Amino acid sequence: MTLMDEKYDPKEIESRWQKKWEEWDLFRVEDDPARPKYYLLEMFPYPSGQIHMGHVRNYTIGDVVARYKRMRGFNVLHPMGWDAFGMPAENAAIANKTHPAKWTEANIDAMRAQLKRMGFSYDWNRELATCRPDYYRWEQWLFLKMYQNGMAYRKESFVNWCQDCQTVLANEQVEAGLCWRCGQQVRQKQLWQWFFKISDFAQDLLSYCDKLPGWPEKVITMQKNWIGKSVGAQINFAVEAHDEVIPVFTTRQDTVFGATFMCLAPEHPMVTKLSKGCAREKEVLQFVERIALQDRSARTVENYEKEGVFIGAHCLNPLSGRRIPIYTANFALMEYGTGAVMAVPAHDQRDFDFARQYGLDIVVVVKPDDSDLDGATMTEAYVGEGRMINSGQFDGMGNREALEEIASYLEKNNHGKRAVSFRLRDWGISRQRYWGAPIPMIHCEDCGIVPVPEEDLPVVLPEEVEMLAGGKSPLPELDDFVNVTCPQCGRKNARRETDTMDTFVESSWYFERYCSPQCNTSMFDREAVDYWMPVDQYIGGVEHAILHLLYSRYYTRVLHDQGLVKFKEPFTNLLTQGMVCKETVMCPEHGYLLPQEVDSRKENRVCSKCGKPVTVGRVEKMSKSKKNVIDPNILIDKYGADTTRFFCLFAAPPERDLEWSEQGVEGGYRFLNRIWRLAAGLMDEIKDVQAFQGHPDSLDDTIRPLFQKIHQTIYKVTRDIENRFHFNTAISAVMELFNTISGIAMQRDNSSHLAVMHLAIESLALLLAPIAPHFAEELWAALGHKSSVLLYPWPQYREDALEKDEVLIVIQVNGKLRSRFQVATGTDEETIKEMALSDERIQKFIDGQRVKKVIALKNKLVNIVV
RNA sequence: GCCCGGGUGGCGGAAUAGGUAGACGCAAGGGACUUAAAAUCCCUCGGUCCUUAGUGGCUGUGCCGGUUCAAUUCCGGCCCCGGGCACCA
Repeated sequence: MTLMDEKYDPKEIESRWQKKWEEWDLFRVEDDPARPKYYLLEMFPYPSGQIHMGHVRNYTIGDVVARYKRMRGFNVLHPMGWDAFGMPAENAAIANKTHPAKWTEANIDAMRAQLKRMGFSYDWNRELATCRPDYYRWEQWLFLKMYQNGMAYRKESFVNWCQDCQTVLANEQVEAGLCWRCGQQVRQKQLWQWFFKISDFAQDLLSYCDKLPGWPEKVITMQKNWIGKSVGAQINFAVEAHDEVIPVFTTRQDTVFGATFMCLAPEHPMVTKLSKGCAREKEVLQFVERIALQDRSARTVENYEKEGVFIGAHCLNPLSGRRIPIYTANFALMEYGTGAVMAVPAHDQRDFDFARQYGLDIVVVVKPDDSDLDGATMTEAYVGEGRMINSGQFDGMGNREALEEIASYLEKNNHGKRAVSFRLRDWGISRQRYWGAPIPMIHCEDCGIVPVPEEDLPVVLPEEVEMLAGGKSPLPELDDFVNVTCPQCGRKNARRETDTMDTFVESSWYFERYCSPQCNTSMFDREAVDYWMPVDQYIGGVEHAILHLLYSRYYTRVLHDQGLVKFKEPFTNLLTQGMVCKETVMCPEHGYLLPQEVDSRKENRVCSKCGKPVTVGRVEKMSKSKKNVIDPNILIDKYGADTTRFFCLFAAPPERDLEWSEQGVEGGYRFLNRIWRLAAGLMDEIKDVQAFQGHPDSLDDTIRPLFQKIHQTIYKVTRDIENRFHFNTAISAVMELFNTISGIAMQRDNSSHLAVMHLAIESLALLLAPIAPHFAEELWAALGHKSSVLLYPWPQYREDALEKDEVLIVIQVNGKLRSRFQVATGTDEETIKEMALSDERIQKFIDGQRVKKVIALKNKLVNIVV
């Protein structure tokens, strides 16, 4: 092997090793039931054309774990692919007059090259792209299965419509009334749509939240909130003079005696039915129309004014017997509960506001212990606990108790039943877009909806299309695509479904597909999935805490119910990494500036275009629009992939946000250089010496501390990576080891010194192998090894080297540090107690005072209480 | 409003079965090398006080209390920052 160059040249080293890895096919993985598997997965990217620092961080973290686990002897599956359907491809295609497929494939090529430059250890043989028919045909296949058992269904409903994206959005994809992708206001539109019945699994998804100990608490909480289980009762209200019963859902059946009116969602079928012929029918219908078409966002903003219209009918409170008016109100939602609310103004703020506005009765039925309430004078609803009043036989009971008692009473007397309600709605998966997986359905005038026969799959997305300006899907206009013969009755003019699937469907099973990506007889090879799944460690951004992660959990249950997989939860452990942030810089004339557009040579930073002083804004998530982005390419050119990786790992623990610092990157680069120079300077002498393998006792006092430090470092780095992925502290441990190495007064003619030094450099190479892999390979090769460092087992620490010969004992007086001394490790408490009490520096603190108590801890401290 | 996180030097961050607060790095200051600069190497670096500059005193982990021989760590109350949910009956 060649000796090391004087100079650390990352560019040369990195491309050389990347070529070698490829030649060796080092990252290829095979199923091997004889070996323990480890499935490490990072969230696959959308092929936008460029990887950004968020990807770099995410994939660096994953790569460290993959390489580490591999050195620990696991058979590691570490795949990469492309979440390749979606709107940006269509927009780009329209803007650049290309085709989404071409644009996407070109981006994939560019990004694959970038990822390779980072030195990530992916098994590229398993690469997949969700936009290819060999992938989505299986999604269509499962769709047919889901249709068969009612898991996929079509219904007409009001849906979230984004005008800019020209498509509908699932509830999960609407954030504060805005489109999750483009930020445009979402409107309500009535459409026929395909849905997945995720609500069937609401309880199961919720229950299993507590069976995911490897997930961050935060994500679990968010999912629980999203599923939103409420326990209460359904109560039936008979309508006066009609043969109708309106059921309501409530969590506060204890307040049923206080229900003085009822509110129906505007979309509730009873609204038009009961108002028919009444004096205010016209007013009711106008109201319904106005509210139904209103933005959902407008309906959910704070302080939104409550309004409603009396629909001209009454119903009977089954418990109080009271005759109560029925309103339709804007705050009642058709999709929740039964779409009907029993309004108890005394104990619900919303109902209270409504009652005050329309002059409705407020009857107090729960009395707080320390005061009296009067419906006529109260200023806000009382939602706390108390004693039941005005509630017939339940008077005097605690309201918590009444909750149970009234529920039982309802069931016994046939007025209702205990019930639960979930906030989670079914997943609307129809998208009126071109660049997605076609939904394999056919509309026939005679037969209705007819599934595409299995043998006709895949329904290939036609590529010979003209993209339409404005983002409208060209599919409905494509006669070749749309016009089909009905597979059921043979009728000629059936029409193919032109909606495509939400891209979150593709990302709900790609991790199974990676197990056997070339499988062309089913979604995946059963044996391969049984071997690899579930994913042992999943890593990605917290922004998918609900969307992707909930959909994937659901889809896995669907696969489970189809008997396709043995497990219900796809991801055993989840790490949500923090964002990559940087300060924003703004020029008064040119707005936000890219980092390279800022001239920082002078005292005050100025705009490089106009020379005006810039304003430095707050540290925010890197984003193109704010221009506070660092281009990974520039970074790799300047410092190399290893330094880039190094900084991403060192600057912060993975779950926390990372603040970008150019100087921090420099620091990492300097550190690698320091190791390089030290190793290069020693290589001649240590190369042909065996790494020290003897007992530490045989070492002299000069070199033994280094030997111990090596093992302490192995111990610390192993623990930090294994237990909590805290690479920042693992790296500081390696830095400490380096500092020790460079501080040792080694004798170059002492063979045991050289042997320990060989061990030290070897350890640096091994410990850095997951973190700075090219650098480590180079060191490793210089030490005389012929194969990859990745094939060498992770170093083991010696227990007997962890203990130091001497430990520092701290002496406190009344808990304050007063002195310290060295003592042989393991010296018993009595001895150190005596040593502490006789310590001369301690004398002045205890002199003349009574020693009340002395606490001594072996190898730690003595605390003297006076 | 409700539910999660999180507040530690000039900065990023260490240290939790309670036991030396500030590891490691960055920045800053001083010095060495150099004709000079860069690079590199060495030293100092929470605040404060000292007629004893010390293995010195006091103080210090958002604020106020408590438990304890001992609290960044545990308990109670409050303040601030970040995130999620929010007319869900």
